Amino acid sequence: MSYTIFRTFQLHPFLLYPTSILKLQNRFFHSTTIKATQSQQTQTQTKHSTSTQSKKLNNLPKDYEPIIGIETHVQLSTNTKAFCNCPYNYGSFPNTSICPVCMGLPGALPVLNSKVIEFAVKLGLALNCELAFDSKFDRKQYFYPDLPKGYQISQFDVPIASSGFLDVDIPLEYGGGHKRFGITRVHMEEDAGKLLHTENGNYSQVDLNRAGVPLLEIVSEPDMRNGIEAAEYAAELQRLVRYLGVSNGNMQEGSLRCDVNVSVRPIGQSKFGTKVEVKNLNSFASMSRAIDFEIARQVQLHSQGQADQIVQETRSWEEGSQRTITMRKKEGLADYRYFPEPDLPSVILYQEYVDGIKNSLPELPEGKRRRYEKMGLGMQDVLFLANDKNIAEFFDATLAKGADAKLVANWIMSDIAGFMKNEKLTINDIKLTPEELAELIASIKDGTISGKIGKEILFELLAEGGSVKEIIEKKDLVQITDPVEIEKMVDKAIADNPKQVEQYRGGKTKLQGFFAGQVMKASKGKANPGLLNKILLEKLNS
RNA sequence: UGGGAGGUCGUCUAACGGUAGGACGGCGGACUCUGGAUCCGCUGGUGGAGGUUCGAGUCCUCCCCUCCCAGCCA
Repeated sequence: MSYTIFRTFQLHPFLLYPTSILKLQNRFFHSTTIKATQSQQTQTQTKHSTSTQSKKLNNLPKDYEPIIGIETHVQLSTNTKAFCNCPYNYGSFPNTSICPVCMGLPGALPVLNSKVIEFAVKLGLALNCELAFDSKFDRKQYFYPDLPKGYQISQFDVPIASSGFLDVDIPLEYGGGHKRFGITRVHMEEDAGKLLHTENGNYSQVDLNRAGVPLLEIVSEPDMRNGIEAAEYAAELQRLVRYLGVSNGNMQEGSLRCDVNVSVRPIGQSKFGTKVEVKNLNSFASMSRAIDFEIARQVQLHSQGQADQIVQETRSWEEGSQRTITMRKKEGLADYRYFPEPDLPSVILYQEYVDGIKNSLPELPEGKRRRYEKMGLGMQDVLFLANDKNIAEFFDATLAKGADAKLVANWIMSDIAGFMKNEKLTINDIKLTPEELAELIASIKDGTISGKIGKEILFELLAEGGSVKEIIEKKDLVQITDPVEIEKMVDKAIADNPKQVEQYRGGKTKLQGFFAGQVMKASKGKANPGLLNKILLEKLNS
């Protein structure tokens, strides 16, 4: 595990482990980070084609290039807070989950929750980052009523992970395509409390339950070009943290919060335009809309020769009016007076610890998507299955029982999904097991039952459980494949409905469905549809 | 915008996954006929794109539209 101790112990972790297993990297400072960012910028911009498009952007002048970067805060689902043992549960009564440490009382000392390191390493690895084997915490000083200590414990010049990337498949309806977005850095920090404003606005109250909750901040490279790409990036990040189990990723509870930086520059210009930060994004949809609004606003100012009115500021997305408004102008470069946190020791990782985590990582969304794609599934199927970890696992488990990928996908996406939607259940709640689904598919394949009967059985399995074989036996559902028997029923259907026969022979061939339905009714759905229709056609056309 | 409900002839309303019917309207006709009466006939529809199925209005995904309620929090 990671090795963290108090400075007061007067022990340096280096002394405890041979230096050969320690690796130092990524010791670059903030200013150099920015330079690196800019040089990578031009590469990624030209690499990505403009396959995704937003409607709102279609009417704008085409000679401007938007540049979007995203900062995401993810609340970690640890049992306790980052530096004390208070639990955190969203929605609990204000100030019921606090202690001297997270209240910032004088003399209270933080103790790092090692899960925070574990989760940070997990996410860092999943984002294909380079890890800093020797990093540290820093204090970021600022005053705000929700920050009782007067500073936030964060990481400044040595983030725990940096220089990674995230792969995203854009859904077909948004233009499709595969994109890779750069990750600048991932660092650990703590959340602040929450201010509760009274209705009349006369005063505000502070809830410190959230203070000290561990956060990972993920900063992307400015690789996105429109709202859709940004929203897809954020959605993929949400999938990732859920797959990893490091956060519930719930945007409405604030477990996943995104701020976006938008700038626009004339195409061909190498210098970035003035960057505007947009906050207050409650959903992926609003994120997409906010960005497209902001791009349009800036392009318009540019094309009207009013580029100087784009100033470095923080704007707020207004759901009601669907636009951004100025929240605060950048007050110079806020001087946070970062300095190393003296109450916490360095964070030293060693290779075995990292390897242990690396080996325990689950298969990630991107891996699943590529694997499903190789099986021959279309992108719509791939995304449906891989977007939800539980569905993907159910799918994989069914495949493990030997079922055909496309058939399993079809069953899950149509009838099983329909049942879950109706009953408001997740795939973990249904009584159907992957084993029985595989059995069901096999029974149809070997001809024991028809697909139609398969559907009937499926709904019983979903609601009641049980096994395919039991149900077939109990309800006598083996399909009828005897041509003679089917022929008899077809003859009867034809004899009973002379009027329809006449219509059919007069050209209303759609009535084939009517006759098929009659035979199905007579056979209680057990007639083999293929055979039935073949015989039916022969009879009707003779 | 968010939450909820919904979308089948021009309108209203049906169709265990098995022939898209009915009513009103409109058009045409009949009734020995001045008609706001009656009868007959005709007209005309599953919002869009994919998917599942032997077969889809009905099941799945996305989009569009309508109605109701609510509406701006660091």
